[in-house]
Order: sequence, then structure tokens, then C-alpha cells
Amino acid sequence: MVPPISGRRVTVHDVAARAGVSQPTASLVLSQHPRARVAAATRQRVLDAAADLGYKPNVVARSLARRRSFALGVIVPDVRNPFVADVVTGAQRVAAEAGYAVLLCDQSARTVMQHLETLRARQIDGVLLDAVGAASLPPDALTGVNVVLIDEPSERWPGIATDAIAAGRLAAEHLLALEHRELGYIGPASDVHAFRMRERGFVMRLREAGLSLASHRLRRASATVTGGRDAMRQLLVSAPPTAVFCANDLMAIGAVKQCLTAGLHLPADISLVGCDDIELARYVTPELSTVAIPARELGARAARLLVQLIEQTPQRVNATRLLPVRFIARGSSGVAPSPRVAS
Amino acid sequence: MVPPISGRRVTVHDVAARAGVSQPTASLVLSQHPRARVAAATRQRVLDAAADLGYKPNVVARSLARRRSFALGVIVPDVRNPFVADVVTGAQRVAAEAGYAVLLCDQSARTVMQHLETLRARQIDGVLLDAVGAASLPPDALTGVNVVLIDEPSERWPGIATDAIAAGRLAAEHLLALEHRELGYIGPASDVHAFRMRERGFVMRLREAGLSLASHRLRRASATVTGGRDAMRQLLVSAPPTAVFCANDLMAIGAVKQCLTAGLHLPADISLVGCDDIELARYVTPELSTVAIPARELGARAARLLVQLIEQTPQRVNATRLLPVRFIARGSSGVAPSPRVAS
DNA sequence: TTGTAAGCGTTATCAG
DNA sequence: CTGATAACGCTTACAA
Repeated sequence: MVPPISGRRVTVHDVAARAGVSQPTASLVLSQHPRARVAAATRQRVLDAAADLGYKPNVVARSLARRRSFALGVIVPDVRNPFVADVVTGAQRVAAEAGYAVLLCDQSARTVMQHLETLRARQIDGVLLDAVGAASLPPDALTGVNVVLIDEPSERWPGIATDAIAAGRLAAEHLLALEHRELGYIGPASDVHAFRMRERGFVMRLREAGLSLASHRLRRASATVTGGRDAMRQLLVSAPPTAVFCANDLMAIGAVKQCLTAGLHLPADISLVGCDDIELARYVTPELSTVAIPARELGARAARLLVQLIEQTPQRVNATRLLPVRFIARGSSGVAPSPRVAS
Repeated sequence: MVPPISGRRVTVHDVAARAGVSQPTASLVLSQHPRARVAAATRQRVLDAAADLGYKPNVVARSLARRRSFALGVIVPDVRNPFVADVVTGAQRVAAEAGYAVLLCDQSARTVMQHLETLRARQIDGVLLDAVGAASLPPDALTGVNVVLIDEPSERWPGIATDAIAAGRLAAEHLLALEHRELGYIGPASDVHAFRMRERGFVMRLREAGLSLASHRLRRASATVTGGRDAMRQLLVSAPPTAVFCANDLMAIGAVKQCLTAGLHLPADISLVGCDDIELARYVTPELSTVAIPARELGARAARLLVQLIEQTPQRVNATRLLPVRFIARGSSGVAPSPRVAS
């Protein structure tokens, strides 16, 4: 247990010397293959020496030699979005367990392409892309790197996704059951697959009920609270719907806020439904009805799949099945107000 | 502009060959010192060759040679806390600008010591510790690494902090001005410097007004929404205060929620004040009165200081001055209810 | 089973 | 100013 008194770090050389073996032999024992062909006695001597010296492998050197970084890049639009933070947390936990570091790449800091650039330079082992719109990247932006897409099914790259169509359908289902007929939709302006599908599922279910989504009741804005607020303000100007589905909870919260500001009562005057079920959804007033998306699980599975891809282990994660979502009814949605003609 | 047709990456070797110079010469031109002593003509040839081949330096190799990783570790309790996410975002932006990658180290994935371990193994250039309680780490946990503490002033390590005492004082000030005399405090159980100071500032100001914080009106719980809710429930059991200061907004939101559940009206029956001013604070009902802490700025400055420490540039960030905080009055606090005796 | 030699892609030190 | 030559710390053939 000699503490590292010297300034120099302990290297395999030192360990080898102390154990009286050649440096590569020591390396063999200490490196990846625990099952390496080396005499039990020798191995023990090496291990003891390593323990005595407090040897810690230098990951950088190892990376250079193995041409791998033992690190994953996680590219996300913005960690400040609680849903994204959840995804990242799930991914980080799995990554840590598997011995990978996580390089956080937030698009508020640099563009996706810039991040990919630096990740490449670092010989990144794999990259997780969350809601980045991989389809709209330059064609060879991702060649040569292991990639797993989050919530964006693609022919070209593996990914883990949630059942976004079901999410939209569930929202519609719920509102229809509450006898709403005048429906609105608020979604992000950006072209992200999951959001498109949520919208599609919503519209689809309305059609099945013989309804349609009037174009003036469909608003796009940035996928944030203020975006939702602005979109709702516009919706309220003329012929306001009796119920609105928002593509994510942040927008929904903005919409709720705007309704309250406008003096409306929820859910008496208008019903709102969000999507994601971020923790926050339970803390606004009224509590937000929403479709729960398993964010942490999404991140965790994506990371697991990526690690398997990297390590070429037989695929045990089912990459194709969509993660199920479920509806959570809370206070922001209720029975439709009786039609004006009746009053 | 020959695209990298071959499978092999382009190395300095290739560039040198194409430029007709030795490999180290090429390296000299391409590496850090743009002012290196090398003939203008030669340099240009090298640069042209590099451009032609689309040369991208290999950061891993560079790291091994220079014994630096060009990466920063950011250790945080939990990115899902919006305040923390803000800090991280600020840090990431500065890091990216300065050419550093960010390794995210969330304590929900591993312990601080484990993270420090892996960061060391990666020859990390510097580490940002946010609300980690550096003081309670083993004495030499941080030796040999560049460290900047966030919101935890220390003799041993440089750091960037906010004026947490002022935060507590401002909260007290506000509530006193509203004629509250029965005050409570909800804080985290964990021993984090900033939180202790917020409490201290609060109590200090009360003392100056001739008041004290009754021990049964001081509650500790986890620094989350549910923690705040639980703490508030206890506070309400007997002799509830007319106003409560919560050490952070998450707890405050939980407290608000609990009050509403208990049928209280805010701010008529009870006033609540949070701290941080996370975005969310404006989206709960009633909107949360709180002390704004410049989270992004905190992360950005800390990262800047860390980079300067690493690069030994003359210190231009004033590490000692505390970042100012300011009070934001919103709907969750109001004039104290008239004392019961008067009714 | 073990040691020798070579290499990963850079940077750094020195001669010339 | 330039070009050998030697690190950096580890892995991986290939011999012995």
C-alpha cells in the first residue's frame, strides 16, 4: 500500500518491475482480458504488485493503443429541458456501469456538426443522439461512428423510441371521451420525429371519430414554456377550442399559464393535455393531464444498446419495439363545457 | 480537398509526406504554437497539405503526449435539478468555446470519489465541483487536480460563489417588511455550504429584528419537491408560521403544493419564499417569490476560472467576489394575516 | 507461458 | 530553421 509518494504516476512498467516480469506481461494481466493466458502464480504476483503500488491504468494511453476512448457522446438539444435531463440521467447511469464516461454535448453550446467533429477527434466509441433530427444532417455526418438514435426511428441507424403515435392517440382518446369536439394542437416548430408522430396520432384518432383538426387550431412555436404560452395566446384570439393537446409538457405549462392569465378556468372552460409527464407536471395548478413517456428508461436503453453495438455483444436489447406510453389524467382536463347554443 | 477515401485516418505523417517535410516539422506547424519557429514557405506547404488531406488531429494521441486531456469534469448532485442544469449549461458553453470537452458526472450515477477516480484516469485537466461538499471529502481526494468549487468558498481551493448570506437576508427582509413575525425555514438535510449560508443570513436578519427562529419551525428534508412537501406538512401540524423561507425553489414548490392541499390560500393565509429563481418558479400558481441566483453565470465563471487555472493565464476572473443575488417578489408572498387575537 | 519488438499519433529534445 | 530520435503509457503480434 505504498502511497504514490513520487510525483510520477505509477505505470505498468513499475508494476512489472516490482513483480519481476516483463512490462507486456504485466499489461496482459492488468488489461481487459481477465482470462489471459498467463500462469496463475505470475498473475498473482502482478496483481499484488499493482495493488501495492496503487496502480491505476491510464485511460488515455489505453485509448490510443486500442483506438477507443471508452467514452460516449450524448448530443441533446438542451439539458435544461427536464425531459432531456431525465434521458441523460438514464444514459449516464448505464454508461457508468459499463465503464464509459459521458461527454455532454448540448446544442446550446455548439452545433451538432461541431460536436460530432470534436467527438470524432476524441475517438469516441459511440454517440447518442436525442431529438436532433438525424435525418436532416448531412448524409455522411455519422459515418464511421456508432450511433443510437433516441426517439427517431430510422432505416439507417439503430435507435430506441417510444410509441409516439400512441401518445397522440391517447390524448385524443381522453379528450374525446370527455366529449370535446373543438380540438386544438400546439406543437414545436422544429422537425423532430417524435413530435410529428404525436401530432399524427392525435389527428388520426380525431379522424376516426369523424373530426378534423382545423388549421387555425394548430399552432407551432418553440418547444418551451414561452413557446406554449405564445401559441395559446394566438389560439385564444378567435374561435378558441374547448381542448388542446400540447406536444410536450413545457408547452402545455405555458398554455395553462396563458389560459389562467386570460381569466379562463381549467378544466371548466378549457381542457389541456401535455406529453412527457415531467416531474413538474404535477406541480403546476391545476396538475397537468399528460401522456407519460419513460424518459429515464429511454436513455438507459439507448445507452445499453449503444454499448452492445460497440462491444459487439449479441444484441439483447430489442431495438425495434416501441416503449409503451400511458395516459395520466389529472386536473387540467375535464368534461367539455356545454356548447354555447345550449345556453 | 481529397475526401478521406481510405479507411485509415489522416495523420501528421501523411501531411508531412505530402508537404515534403519531416513529420515533427508538420506537427510543429499544426500543433498548439501557431507562432512556432518555422519558415513561412514550409508552414504554408504543411497547412495546404493538411487542408488537402482533410487532416484532423487526434486528440487522444495529443493528450497522451502532452499529458492533458483537454477535457473538464463537472461533478454535480443531479442534472435533473433545474438549477444544476443551468450551471452545467453555463459551464459547457464556456468550456466548448475554450476547446474543452465536458465529462458529465452525476452523483445519481456514481459517488464523487468514483467519479474523481475515473476523471484522474483520464488525465482530466480540471474539475468543477458543484454543491458536492468538498470539505467533507477525504483530505487528499482532490490533490493533483485543478479544481474550482461552485458555491462553496474554501481556503484550500479556488471557487466561484454567490452571496448566499445576502440571499437569506433578502428573504427575511422581504417577509419582515410584510409584517410577518412568525417565521419558518425549510432547508436540505445535506450539509452544503450555500444552503447553510442562506439559512444563516435568514436567521441573522431575523435576529436583527429582534426575532428568532423557533426550532420547531425549522425543518430539514431532501432538497427536492417532495422533500419540501413533507417538511411543510410537518410545519403545518402545530403552530404554523405565517411565512416560510425555503432554501431552494424545488422545496418551495413542494411547500406551496402542500399548503394548497391543506386548503390554505397563498399569500392570504401563509407566505412562501424560495431561492434560485429557476424558470419553473414563474409557472407554479401562485408564482413563487424567490431570490434570484445567477446559475448560468455561476457555471460560466467557474469554467472560465478553471480554464485560466489550467492554462496558467493571468487570473482575470475575480474569484473572491461573491456574485450578487436579488429578490423577486411574486404572488406567493404577501402581507401577514392579522394576528388571531384581533379577530 | 513469457519476453522482445513494434506501433498507436502526437509532442518534445536535441543535434545538424 | 529543420529533421532525426526519443518519449507518452499501453496493447498486440510474434518469437523464444
